[in-house]
Amino acid sequence: MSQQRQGSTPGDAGVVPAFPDLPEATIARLPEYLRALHHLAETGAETVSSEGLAAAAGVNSAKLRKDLSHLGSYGTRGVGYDVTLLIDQVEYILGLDKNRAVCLVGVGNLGHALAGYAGFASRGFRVVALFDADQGKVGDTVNGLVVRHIDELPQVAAEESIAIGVIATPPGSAQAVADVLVAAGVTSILNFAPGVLSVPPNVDVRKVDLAIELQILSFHEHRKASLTALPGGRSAPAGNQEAVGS
Amino acid sequence: MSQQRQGSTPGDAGVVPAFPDLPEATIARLPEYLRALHHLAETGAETVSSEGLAAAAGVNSAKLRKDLSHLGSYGTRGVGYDVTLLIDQVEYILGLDKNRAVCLVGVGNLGHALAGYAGFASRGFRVVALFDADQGKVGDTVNGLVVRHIDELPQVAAEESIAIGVIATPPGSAQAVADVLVAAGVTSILNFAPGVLSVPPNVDVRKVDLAIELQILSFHEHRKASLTALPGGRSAPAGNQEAVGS
DNA sequence: CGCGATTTGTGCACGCCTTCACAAGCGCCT
DNA sequence: AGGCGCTTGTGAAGGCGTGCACAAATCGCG
Ligand SMILES: NC(=O)c1ccc[n+]([C@@H]2O[C@H](COP(=O)([O-])OP(=O)(O)OC[C@H]3O[C@@H](n4cnc5c(N)ncnc54)[C@H](O)[C@@H]3O)[C@@H](O)[C@H]2O)c1
Ligand SMILES: NC(=O)c1ccc[n+]([C@@H]2O[C@H](COP(=O)([O-])OP(=O)(O)OC[C@H]3O[C@@H](n4cnc5c(N)ncnc54)[C@H](O)[C@@H]3O)[C@@H](O)[C@H]2O)c1
Repeated sequence: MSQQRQGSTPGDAGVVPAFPDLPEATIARLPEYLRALHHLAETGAETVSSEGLAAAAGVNSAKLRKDLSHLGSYGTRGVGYDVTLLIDQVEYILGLDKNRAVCLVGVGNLGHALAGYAGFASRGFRVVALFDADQGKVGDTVNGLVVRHIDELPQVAAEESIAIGVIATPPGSAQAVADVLVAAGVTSILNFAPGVLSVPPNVDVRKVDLAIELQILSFHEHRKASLTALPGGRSAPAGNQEAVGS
Repeated sequence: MSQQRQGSTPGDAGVVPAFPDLPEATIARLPEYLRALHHLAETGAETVSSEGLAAAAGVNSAKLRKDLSHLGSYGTRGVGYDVTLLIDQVEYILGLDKNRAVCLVGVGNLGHALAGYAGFASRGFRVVALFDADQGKVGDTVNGLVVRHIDELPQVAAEESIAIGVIATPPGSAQAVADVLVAAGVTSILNFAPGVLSVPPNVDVRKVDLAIELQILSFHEHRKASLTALPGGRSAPAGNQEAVGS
């Protein structure tokens, strides 16, 4: 099924297999597995069973095994998965061994928080530049980085080989910023501004919209309320996430 | 993620139509439709075609029609959808007519930004309380709200009928905070801390993990790079989102 | 009053994803 | 050496979501 060659035994030097094409749903879960794996590694575990890792990541164990099987056979039957080996594999697949350069546009309320977020660096990303259009903010230092004017973006992006851009500007400016990023060669965008961005097909956009998340929760509140209010009176369950804590 | 069905059909007249059980995928798109509808309403449009609304929301028109058909028939063939009517319907379904009370736990870097976010109020939510465990922060005023100690959460939650809680604490505290929220009667949680929360089945949890989003983008960067580098040399497209701008 | 243009609502087929269930493989213990 | 228990990897089935294509419905106009 997988057209890729799998390295035989650990110890095989950094030879990388052909790039497998993973299902999108699997890709979205790999980061969660990776986080759980790092946690396990810190506690000294050398191997994990699919059951254990699945619990730590909050998913079904069968799903986890199928996901991992897409990367190749990195488990040992009767034993489990080698934690360190699996971490390396997942990080390789996700391209995290490159320590990717990221730039942030819009150093306002939210941008300030993002610029100071330690979770970037610890998970394989380097924020290398901050941009804003407000001259009052240009020149400020945030978390050791100087805020530059957005007009400098193309030059800086080229110098630093920035492939990922984060948009934290007001919605009205988001499309314009996206256009600047795309023109500068950025091929991945994480957008915090509500609204739909229009970009060329070779550019990937992911959106984080806080209000949407809350509205989805609001819907479920509404649903739960209408259920308990109805004759049945059953407080019907609606499980969402469950797993063992640390 | 998860949810459950159970669409009882109360034949007797409630104040409102029977609560439809919508596909989870549809629910996730309704907020985007709503945002697009509000935008249209501001520009003075009275009706929209499925094609027009779909473009504004960045989705396929057939998908949009099917989504809306689940709420009932609120369109007019040959004409389109009445913008105002549809806004009311979607807002009702999402439970946004309740102006839901939200509390925020963890007034740090990120919490500060969230507390000052205007996008909450404008989309049907009221941040009514801020909590932190750090005595150095308790008493501070952020965006007109006083930061309270987390020990006061149960009392405040009851007084204000808080059903939705937002967690913006470090990962190590997230589960403990979730437990406090659940004990206080909160039944929906939006979690910004990486990791899996364990909650009772009647509590809904949604997670926003910035690093995961970046890692997914990183994967696609990796994939795109390996494609262009390989013999085939085909720069295969990988569209993600696309739609016309405003 | 009827007709054509337009747009909704949906039946249907297809593909992706999830989940079950189990054979194959591996290590350990006797 | 052999058997036994444990765990992976995967075939198969079922469910869900998507998108096409079209009949039904409505409006405007002659
Ligand atoms: N604050 C939050 O908690 C929060 C939460 C979710 C989403 N958002 C969204 O994130 C975005 C930013 O929110 P915020 O609260 O930080 O707003 P903000 O107004 O505090 O900051 C926006 C920043 O973007 C800069 N900017 C404006 N136009 C620009 C341009 N063309 N190029 C470069 N920089 C430009 C402004 O100078 C400002 O510094 C908004 O779209 C908002 O809806 C914010
Ligand atoms: N800053 C960001 O841009 C960002 C982005 C994505 C995710 N996150 C995540 O959001 C969370 C918060 O990030 P941050 O940068 O704001 O961290 P922070 O350290 O600046 O703030 C955390 C706050 O939580 C409070 N806190 C700690 N334990 C608590 C408890 N038990 N009860 C109540 N309050 C408690 C602390 O006093 C502090 O004020 C972290 O989990 C982080 O991984 C942050």
